[in-house]
Amino acid sequence: MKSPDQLTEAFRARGLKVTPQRQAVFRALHRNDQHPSADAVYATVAREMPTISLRTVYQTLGDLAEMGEILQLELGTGAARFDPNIDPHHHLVCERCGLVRDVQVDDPEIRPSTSPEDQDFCITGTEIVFRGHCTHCET
Amino acid sequence: MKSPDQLTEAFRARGLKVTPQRQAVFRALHRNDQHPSADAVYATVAREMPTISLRTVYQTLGDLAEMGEILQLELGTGAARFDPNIDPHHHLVCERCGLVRDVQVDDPEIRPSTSPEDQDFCITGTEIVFRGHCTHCET
DNA sequence: CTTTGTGCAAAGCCTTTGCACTCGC
DNA sequence: GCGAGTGCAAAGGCTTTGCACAAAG
Repeated sequence: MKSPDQLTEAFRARGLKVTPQRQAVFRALHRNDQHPSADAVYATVAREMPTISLRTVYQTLGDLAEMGEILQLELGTGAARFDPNIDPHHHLVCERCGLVRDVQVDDPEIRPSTSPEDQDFCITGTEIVFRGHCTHCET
Repeated sequence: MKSPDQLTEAFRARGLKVTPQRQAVFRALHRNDQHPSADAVYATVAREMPTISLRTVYQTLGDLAEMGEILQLELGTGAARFDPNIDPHHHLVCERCGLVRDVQVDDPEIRPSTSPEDQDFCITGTEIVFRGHCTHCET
């Protein structure tokens, strides 16, 4: 993920305004590998800026996702999770505690088996989710 | 997916009761490759049984999923999608119209690159989602 | 000064739940 | 008859939106 300063640049370049609230969101995401939900980001930021509203957090996260600076993951854990790591990678999801961890996958080129309907679809992205449970959640 | 009759059996074997409503849900799913949402199943069933409630549909779908007779997919398309095809396979999702299509993937064994933390996690399932758009939704 | 961002609160979507009645077993 | 299933309606979690004020550019 870009540094808070770089994001400030990128926002301005797009004609988006940069406010202390947005910068606080940038910082909350920077080097955060927890895949926080919008609510978790809000909680983090609210600690240092109690007046920020959830709306502002959603809007900033939405802007970042639209710019491609973060990923918005829908993993079936209830809320959307935001991932500041935008390098190609995949995810491990604990079905019990909702933990999400980044993983790499060896095979660089996973594609569907060829089928007659292949021309009907243009693939723009591939997401792999490994589900299971972490040792901490063992029965 | 099992036939409606087989599901009737399976439900009874589990001590679950079989009602006309549930059988209507069985039929709505049988040989349905549309990956319907709960609401879509409700709409289908309600056509022939207008008094059925959404609650009954959710409960029946939940029971089926718990029994492993259908899959509940969370694809980030808003509502959960239910898949009567329980053979191992993966999905193609159109980002524009929400269409979901089954696909096979050649590589039988996709796994994360080995990492030191591998022992921390027990993988029980792997889901691959290809995102893109179908010809019908081309710009 | 104009345009976008912010805070609040209300509404939205999808899903779950409490209750009393019905009905499969 | 007992207990699970059903219908209704209300509530729940997550997200989006309308409004008026504040502030960035």
